[in-house]
Amino acid sequence: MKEFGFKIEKKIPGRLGRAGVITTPHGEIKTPAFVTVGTKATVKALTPEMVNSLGAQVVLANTYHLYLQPGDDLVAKAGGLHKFMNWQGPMMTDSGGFQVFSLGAAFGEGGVSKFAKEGVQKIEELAKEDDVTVKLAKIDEDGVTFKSHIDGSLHRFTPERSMQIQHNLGADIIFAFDECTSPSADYDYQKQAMERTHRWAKRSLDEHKKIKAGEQALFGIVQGGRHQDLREESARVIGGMDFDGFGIGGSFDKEDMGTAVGWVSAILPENKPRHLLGIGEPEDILEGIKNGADTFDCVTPTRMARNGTLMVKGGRLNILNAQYREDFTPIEEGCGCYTCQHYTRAYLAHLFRAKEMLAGTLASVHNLYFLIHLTEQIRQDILEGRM
RNA sequence: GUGCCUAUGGUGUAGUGGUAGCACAGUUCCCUGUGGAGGAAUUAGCUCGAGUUCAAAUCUCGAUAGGCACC
Repeated sequence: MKEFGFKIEKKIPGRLGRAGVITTPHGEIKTPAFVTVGTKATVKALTPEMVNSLGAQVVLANTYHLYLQPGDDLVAKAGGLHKFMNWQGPMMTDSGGFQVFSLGAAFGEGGVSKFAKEGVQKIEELAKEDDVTVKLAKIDEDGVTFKSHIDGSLHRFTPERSMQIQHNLGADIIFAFDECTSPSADYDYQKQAMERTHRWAKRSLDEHKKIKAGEQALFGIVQGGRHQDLREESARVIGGMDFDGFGIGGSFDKEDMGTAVGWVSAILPENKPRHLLGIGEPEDILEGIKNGADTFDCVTPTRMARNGTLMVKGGRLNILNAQYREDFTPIEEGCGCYTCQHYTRAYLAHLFRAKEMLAGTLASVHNLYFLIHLTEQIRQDILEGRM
């Protein structure tokens, strides 16, 4: 079985970005690469064969969801995630840390996302003092207590627990347990949370080494919100630990997410891969790559696909708009995806209106192909000196 | 032919005297480590006419159109 590794093939002159290859026990990931999200050990609406044939190299599943259902022990009994879900390529698992945010500070706040926006400045108090009876998650120094969104039962994650669960799941790349803070949290909270995430990183690493099963690589996660000094401090602390690679998490300002990624990339060890967590708008991917991120995962392409929004070169296309009902052209002229090769906008519009399951499937194929190939194109541009 | 019943947005319905509500469809928007094959906004209506009343989708009469029953 191959060891985990990362090799830089070519750098963007004068920038932090690069093209490279990550080696995992289940194959290579040519970077920059978009990581397809398969939260519950399935890329929604697609079979692994489809995921593979549209060009995906790697799939990310989620610790929180699989721990709750069907349980990490069961996945271990099944022989691990790869076998269980029939995905033979590289896999990642999220640490469950993001749910600390989505079940905690962001719970019930429809307008709150990782990105700072106008008019959502009211929840920092709740983030500090949230009660598991109100929100679904409560954070303390040792870990997080949360309620299952499935049946309301009470559970607890700690860095050690997250490592144990992720080892049971058996992905090639796993992440340290962290806290993704709300963009509306103030500086003091960001700092406290970041420092706690650093302590959790150390504990994650210790537990990971103690378990020492298989060939799993562990990535530490840099936090620090939108503040340059915190981001840089986090990069120094996390970058100084013995991780196999790094995740860049948390919240950003929409306008200069790239800048924030740059602060961090400049400090993290150059010879280890950097994963930008949860980022997936085409422009953000480009900015992330320029600023040193190697891999990206995001629910956007698959979620938007299921809701009728298709990604095209000019932006987005809402296939439910009336103008597409009798449009017998492909989603995008010249697109090489299976959907564009065989179906028209009118057909997709019909499937969505009729609420047919194939709608989500064909749209997911297109959006994933779009984003994966966009990222691949940037890789080629780097390798061939066009960037 | 006679009697009875029914008539509310595109569709299906709620509303028995005082702002016509809901669902679906329609239209548009949103989604960044999936609590999401989800969510939000919005367009559009009392069959027609006369009467009673301060006030009618609502009560009365007539017309029209359906349905049922009987001859």
